[in-house]
Amino acid sequence: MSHFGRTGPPDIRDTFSLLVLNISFRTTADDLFPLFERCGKVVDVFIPRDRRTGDSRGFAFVRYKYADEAQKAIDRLDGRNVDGRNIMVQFANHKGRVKEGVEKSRDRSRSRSPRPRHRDRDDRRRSRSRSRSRERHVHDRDRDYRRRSRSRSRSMSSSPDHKSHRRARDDVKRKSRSKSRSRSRSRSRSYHSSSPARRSASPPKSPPPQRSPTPEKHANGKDSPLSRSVSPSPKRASSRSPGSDSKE
DNA sequence: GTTGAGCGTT
Repeated sequence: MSHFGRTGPPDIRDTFSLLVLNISFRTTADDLFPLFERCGKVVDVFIPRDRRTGDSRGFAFVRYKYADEAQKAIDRLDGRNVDGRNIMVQFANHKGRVKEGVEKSRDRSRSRSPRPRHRDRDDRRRSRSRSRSRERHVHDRDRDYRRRSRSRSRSMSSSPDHKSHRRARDDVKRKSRSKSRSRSRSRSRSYHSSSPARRSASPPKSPPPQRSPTPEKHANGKDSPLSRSVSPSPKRASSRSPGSDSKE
């Protein structure tokens, strides 16, 4: 998805992609666009996101129209502090989108696993504190990825209990991300133009009464099955805090 | 609310 076209990349005929690393997780394409636009004609700015979580991975792709401009961007923006972090700008390898042909099979590495939450973070930090070598981490990380992949596949039909637990956790995370993404999208609208219109967040006026199942048909004797159809799970509605129903 | 090596999209 690009900011210039919803159907993917606009034109990769003569564009030079730059890989921007070490960017903040909160940095969006809108933040990078004006910055890179100063160095030349930016064709597209794309920030890969996680398929499941939707969060930024921490790097972006800036596509320039000309190579000299891209080189200039590298020279000028490389090491620039963006959103509190010094970004690293370098030429991208077009892995996965190369039109000339790529021989390296990085299919297994292509599907990146989501970043661990807190456990692995501490573990990685300890390792990095002692050694600056990243290659060792790559091996360890890759191994963990494959292991986790298999584990997930098995848990799908082997351990329903784990699945249930995982789903509950994921639900909580989704709710948390909903707010974050909403904010990012709002800023995306502004882009380089002044925010034209801001969608009403949540008008607290006139709460729609969702409990009005046409009382006219109540006279009919067939409302019995119909009524059950409207609320097939009376227990569920009961457990959903009847007092705070209108508040939500 | 969290993280920090890397290479991309409906």
